[in-house]
This record gives sequence, C-alpha cells and structure tokens, in this order.
Amino acid sequence: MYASSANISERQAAPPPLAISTVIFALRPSESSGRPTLWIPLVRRIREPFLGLWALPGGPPSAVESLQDAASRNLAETTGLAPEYLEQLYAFGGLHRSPGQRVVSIVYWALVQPTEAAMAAESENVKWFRADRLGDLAFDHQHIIDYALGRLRNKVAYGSVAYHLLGEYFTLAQVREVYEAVLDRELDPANFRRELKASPEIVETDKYLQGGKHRPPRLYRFTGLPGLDPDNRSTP
Amino acid sequence: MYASSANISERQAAPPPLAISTVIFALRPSESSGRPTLWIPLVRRIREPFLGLWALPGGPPSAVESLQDAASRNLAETTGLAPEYLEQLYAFGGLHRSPGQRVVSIVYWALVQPTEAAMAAESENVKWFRADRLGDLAFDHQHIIDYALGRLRNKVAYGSVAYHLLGEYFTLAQVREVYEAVLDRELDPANFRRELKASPEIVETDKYLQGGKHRPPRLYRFTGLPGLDPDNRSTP
DNA sequence: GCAAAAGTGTTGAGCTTACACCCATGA
DNA sequence: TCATGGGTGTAAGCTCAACACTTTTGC
Repeated sequence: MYASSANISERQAAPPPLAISTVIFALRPSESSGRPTLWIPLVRRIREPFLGLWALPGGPPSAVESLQDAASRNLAETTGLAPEYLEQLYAFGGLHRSPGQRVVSIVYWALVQPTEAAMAAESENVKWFRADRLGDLAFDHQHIIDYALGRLRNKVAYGSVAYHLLGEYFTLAQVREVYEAVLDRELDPANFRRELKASPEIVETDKYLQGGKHRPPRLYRFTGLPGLDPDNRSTP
Repeated sequence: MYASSANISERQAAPPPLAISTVIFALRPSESSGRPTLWIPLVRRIREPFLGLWALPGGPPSAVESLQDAASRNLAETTGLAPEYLEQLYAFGGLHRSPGQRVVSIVYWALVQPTEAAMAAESENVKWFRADRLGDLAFDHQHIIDYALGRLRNKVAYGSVAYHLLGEYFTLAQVREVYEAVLDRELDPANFRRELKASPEIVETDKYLQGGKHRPPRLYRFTGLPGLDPDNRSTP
C-alpha cells in the first residue's frame, strides 16, 4: 500500500525517466495568401532514435527548477524565445512512445509574439514549420502537436489567449485574423468587433495604425492577466 | 541543446523522481441533509514526512505500465475501487511540495459509482471524507484537491461527466441532485429536465423507480462514450 | 382528498446572427 | 471619385430562465 504521492522509495522497479517538451506557436504570414497562419519551431534529432527527423524542443528537467521553469529554459536554449504565454499541456507516458527506453514527457505549450518569433534563432537544426504542414516527426510528436492544436483552438474559442500571439498594440481586425487562422473559419467582422468591445480586458487607445491602404484602424491593448499555474500552493 | 523529449541521457543532474496520485470522487448521502454530497477517500501516512496525516492515494509508476494504468492499479490497491471514469488532472512539480526530496506527481482524478463506493475497503488507514470538510492534509494535497474540484465543476457544467457518479439507471432528478451537489446551487427542475432530454446521449427506458413517496419517476440510461485518453497515438 | 414530486406548457428577456449601411482613407 | 476595409445600426430568430400548470403516486 502506497500512502503518498511524494515518497517513491517504497517500490523496487526504477520509475521511468522524465522529460519536458514544448509546443510553441507563433503567427507568421502565409507565403501564399499573406494572411497570418500558425507556425511551430522544431529541432532536428542529432542522434538515434529518429536521427535526422524533426522533433519538439525538449530535454530533462534539472533538479533545482520547477517544471514550468524547465520548459522556459529549454525553450530559450533551443530557439532563443521568451514566450508570452506558457501552460502545461499534458503528461504523456505511454509505454511505446519511444523505441528503446520508455520516457514520460510532461509537455507544455507556448505562444510567442510576432516580434519575438521574427528574431528567433533559426539554424541548420532549428527550423519553423507551418503547423498544418509538418513532415514526418520523431516519436509521438505529431500526435502531441495535434492535441496542442485542439487545446489552442478550445482556449481561443472561449478564453483570452489570442492576444498573446499579437504584439502590445493591435487592431480588432488583427484579432479576428488570429481567430480565423486558429479556428479555420471566417467570422463576421461586425459582430466580432462588437464582442471584443464588450470585453473589459480590451481597452481602446488613441493610436491608429498608419500605413495601410485604407482608413486607419484604431489600436487596442489587452489588459487581462496571464492566468496562473496551478502548481503553486498558497501555503508554503 | 536538447533535441528530444525522449532522450534524457544528455544532461548531468538526476531528474526528480516521479509519482502517481489520484483524487477519487464519489457520492454519498450527507449525514445531516441526506442529500448526495461529494466524498473522497484518503490514506493515512505511515511514515515521515507528514506521518499520521491523511493524503491522496498514490505511489510510483512501474516501468511496465502506462500512467493511467498506474493510477488504476494504485486505486485498486489502496481502496479496492474500479473507477467508472479516470482522467489526468495535472502534473505537479514545484520545488517545495515535499520537505526533503523533490518529487513530481502526475495526478489523476476519478469518479466512482455509488455501488462501488459503498463496498469500498475502509480501514484504519483508509477513510472517506466529505470533500468540503477535510482536515489538515499532507504535502500540497489540499491544493491538488481544490484544483480537482474546480475541474470537476467545470466538466459537470459543460460535459457529460455527472452520469459516471451514478449507477446504470437513474432518474433525471438524481442527475439534477448531482449537479446541485457539485455546483453548489439549486437548479430549476423543469428546465433541467428539458435540457437533459434534449441530449441524445440520455435515453429513456421503460423502467420506473418504485418505492418512493410519490409518483414514480422514469429511469434513464447514459449511452455516451467515456472520452479517450490523449496519451495514445494512432500510429503505433 | 391531500401533499409532494414528476412532468408539461408558455412567455418574455436577452443574446446571437445576418446583413444593410455609413465613414475615412490611399490611389 | 472609387474601391476597400473600418466601423455602426437593426431586425429576425433562437436560447434560456422563470413560473404556472397538470399528472400520478403514497398516505
């Protein structure tokens, strides 16, 4: 009988090793249409298994950092990115995720702003891909990305997540484009703008976006809070 | 640079050990009002730290079982229960969850039917508590339970989870009582029944619940699917 | 018959949706 | 001045919440 989740010295078999991975989303204009689409940075496998294939950035957590910090560090090390939004996705621990040793991966998902994404480190072994056009990936990473996409869609549909894919100032039409890219369907501009203006987290500024072809749209800011990591108890 | 979530041999420090815990919910009639309320089984700590305090059932996963199977086994070993519903809750991995060694806990949450719950093993070291009246718990387990309660409330409000707390046959009023217990507010019986009858997953039977004080209500069944664990990829 | 829960009907408020329309700007 | 996206108005339709009402049982 095991009476605690925090004492593992009570069983013989070695528990499976742990790794942290992150699915990172950013917006980039599509090469064809120019409209914003979702992109994901991947890193190339430099050893077996799956040598040469693309995979999610990840690695083992160190003993002295929280899981979320591990995801952050990892993300900075591989891609140079500092995410605007970072949330735990799921812990994957199936027996056959990896040939050879079995690994438990705690996966995070992140949103980065386009300014960040633009100056992200890209190299021989780090490349960005359109989220809907990935090739063959290592391990179960395609499956993980599909799950992350589902979560993103869900969070966008309800919550206040879309703004983390945009810069500090944005037009309401830009927000709509994010929704349209993520949900993959068109939305009524008139009704969408009304809905956003009803939300108190979106505040109007007195700036306008200049340089467009037509009437310059007003810029807005998002003032909502990022949402807390549940892995923090109030009684330390 | 760490190119994979499934290869941990690339870093020096030993990763933190892993444990699985489960928050188990079942309905029992309240001693005072007789109306159904949420109860949770806990196990007593039989060693330091937190010796003597109550804690969530849990233990290390073995190397040869999936995380969900580990939660299931664990649950059977400690409480004798076979849950009707089992879903991953969150991976808790803060640095200060446990005095002494740092542990990462992947926590599941479960719903068991009242028949199961009634014949659950109870002993000196395993007891059931009202979810809203727990004493001091070991580790961050109170915090975890609060989070699980939030998830349960959310899933009940939207989804099709309430039926897993009931037996195979149930009246619509019983479903309403579950909602009322979980959400902690009263619901309009007329509107609630209409909403349920609109759902195709709830099918009418030709049985009636006899033995009540008044008009015998019709019994219904739930035909929905349990919802899949995301930790299963389709390409094996 | 009476009390109480099972079960049905109805109505108004409010929100969503579709779309007509005006506004401001670059070319 | 015209094309285009920014931005506003509005009416139909639907959903939801409140509550009056009928039905069926045990006592």
